[in-house]
Amino acid sequence: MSTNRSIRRNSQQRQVILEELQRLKSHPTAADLYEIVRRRLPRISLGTVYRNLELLAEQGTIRRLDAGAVQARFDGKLALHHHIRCQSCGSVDDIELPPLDLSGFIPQNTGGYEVYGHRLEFFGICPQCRKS
Amino acid sequence: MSTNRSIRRNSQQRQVILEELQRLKSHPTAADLYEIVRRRLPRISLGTVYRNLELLAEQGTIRRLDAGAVQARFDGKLALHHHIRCQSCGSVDDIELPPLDLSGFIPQNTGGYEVYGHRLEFFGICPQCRKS
DNA sequence: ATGGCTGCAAACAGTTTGCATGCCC
DNA sequence: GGGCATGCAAACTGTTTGCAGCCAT
Repeated sequence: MSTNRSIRRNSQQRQVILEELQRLKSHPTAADLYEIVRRRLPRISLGTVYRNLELLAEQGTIRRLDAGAVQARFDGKLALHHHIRCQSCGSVDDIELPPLDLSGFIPQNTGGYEVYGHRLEFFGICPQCRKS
Repeated sequence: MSTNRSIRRNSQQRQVILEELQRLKSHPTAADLYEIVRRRLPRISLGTVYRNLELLAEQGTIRRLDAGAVQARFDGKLALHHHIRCQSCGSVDDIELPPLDLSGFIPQNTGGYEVYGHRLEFFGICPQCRKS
């Protein structure tokens, strides 16, 4: 969430990490990517992969999925409702939506998946964090 | 993901955890709930909270948010698209959707949040896991 | 030459698990 | 009384970070 204002250098490592991620059609974890990048840069460290993924996501060059889901959260309310997550502090609240029927949007090509359901989640900045 | 087939007992701890979670309108982490439950059961352990939340979610009594998001995953493709996650192995793939305009579904009551966007994610079982 | 970046390893945070004991059925 | 569940602590997994040296600018 912190913005790095320093001037960026174009390191070998960062370039290769980005190249390999963009080449893939999958959505690798940092460890996956580490193994792949290691074939080209055998001395790279996992820490460097993490640092660069963080940096690239921050500047918008790549996307991090599951953003902000550092800890598991639990909901005692089973009735259908949606959530909004604060990108700054990670808190989660219920959100009111107009009646929303996504059943017409069942995916056409599931890539062989058996689809059980979906989750629609919003993200933004919560009242507390907006103040600062 | 494993299914526990043994007969369930109705422990004090499990009851209190469920009661407190259902009473809350928020979406606490395991640690949050541990602190709350501890006020009624001072000798409860964090491990017990985790075990029971897992168990309650498995039997469908509560919901776990961010299910299966154990590791961060990264995407080199910035163009708008949606994902499907395998509930069994955690893998993530792109999914094809018909044109989907959610702009009409901007939340009415955001609870003071400044809304930046949303994420629509599907979940199911991937081809590999379906075989087993 | 400067200072951002790296490799390495230790530290951290969240979660899981092994074990002896406790307690619900 | 039997065996699921607990408390405790250690182990694990994923991620972050401090540091000394390296390398792009």
